[in-house]
Amino acid sequence: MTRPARVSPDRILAAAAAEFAERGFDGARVDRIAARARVNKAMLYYHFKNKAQIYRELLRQMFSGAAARLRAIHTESLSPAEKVDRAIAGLAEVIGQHPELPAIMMREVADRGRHLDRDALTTLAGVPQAFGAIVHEGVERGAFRPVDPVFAYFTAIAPLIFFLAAAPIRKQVSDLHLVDLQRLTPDSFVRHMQDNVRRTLIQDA
Amino acid sequence: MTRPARVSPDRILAAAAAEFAERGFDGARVDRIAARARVNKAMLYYHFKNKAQIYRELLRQMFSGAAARLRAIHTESLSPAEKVDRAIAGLAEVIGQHPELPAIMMREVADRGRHLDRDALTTLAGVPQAFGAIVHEGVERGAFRPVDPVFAYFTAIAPLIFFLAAAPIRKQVSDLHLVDLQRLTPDSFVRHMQDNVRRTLIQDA
DNA sequence: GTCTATACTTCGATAGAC
DNA sequence: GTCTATCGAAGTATAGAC
Repeated sequence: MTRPARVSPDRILAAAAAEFAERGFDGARVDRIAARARVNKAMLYYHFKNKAQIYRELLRQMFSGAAARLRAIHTESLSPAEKVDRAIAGLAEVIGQHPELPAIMMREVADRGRHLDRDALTTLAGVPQAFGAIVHEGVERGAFRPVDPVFAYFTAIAPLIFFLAAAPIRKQVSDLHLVDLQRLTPDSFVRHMQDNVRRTLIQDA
Repeated sequence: MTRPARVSPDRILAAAAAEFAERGFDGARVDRIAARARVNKAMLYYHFKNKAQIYRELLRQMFSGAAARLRAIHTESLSPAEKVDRAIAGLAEVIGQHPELPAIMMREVADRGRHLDRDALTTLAGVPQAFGAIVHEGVERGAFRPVDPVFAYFTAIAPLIFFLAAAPIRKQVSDLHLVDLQRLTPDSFVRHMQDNVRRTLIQDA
């Protein structure tokens, strides 16, 4: 009836997600991760080799989850347009459960994958691959215009990531009374993107 | 006939752009900025108060340039659709001249504007404002569907920033032979985005 | 598994000569 | 304006007791 040994590592990873999202790899402090996880720093080094290993493990988990979600949608028996709709909503849901994902993803792209090993990089690549597969199928079937699946990925997903990651800085700007941006909710943006992506992908009659 | 005093600060800012783009604010090293600018580190502190001031000055210059470009396009006598076309191409050109911009922008969004003061934040906000003004005009005139200008900004600009910032990590992935991504050029992506944005904005007949 | 204390390193910033 | 030398703070990681 002892607590499972996994508790510590999981709490550390959750704390690391918040810290890495807010500060990035170089800005993240091992002391803060430990404090957020309410474990001793030595405990943290007992479970993980170093900061980089925590980071890679976190990204592997995050992005394999996102990619799995997209692959599951691809498996369902839906029209290509419905799959793309659900892919966008599904990704937004994954982000709802892991609010740290957009910031971490943007930082890692800017970092050129510097802190990733081959395994983590492969996992990361699974996300565009899974989304691209859905688009590819739509093009093959003649439901979509002949667009490049990777182009379509950036077109559909980048705004979502960017918009959600930008929530804090939008708040900063709103607080300076430069513009009012509070009306822009994640939900309405998801619907906007679903509508937009349909318009860009679907073959004219 | 002495060299203008501005040479040093400008070289420092150019070096800082590269360093901050590659490493982010926390990852950037003052020593490396000085080395890249081929100035002594003490010289760097003679011209700038500290690392944060270099950073803010750089971002002010970068983003005020980008916003000015968009405002200039807005001033021309063109149709809303043509203005949006040029806005996308114009931003891509600005990035061509400042390849560091996408990475820096993505990092700053993820950083929640932590290293910016009010002035720099206002300058940064000028970019979506200028793009939004073009879209707003199109909607007012009935040329565009009634979309939110800020939504339109994220939809049009995020993919561009993301795609261009992701060039290095795409190369990493290509080198691992996971997928071939070398065929995707910035120019073809710009055309893709121009086409897409027209499809999403223009009012059906 | 858990903690305290600390070794070791890196880095931002400055002092002070020229 | 330019340079060398260095201080002091911060931060990663580990040693070693319990």
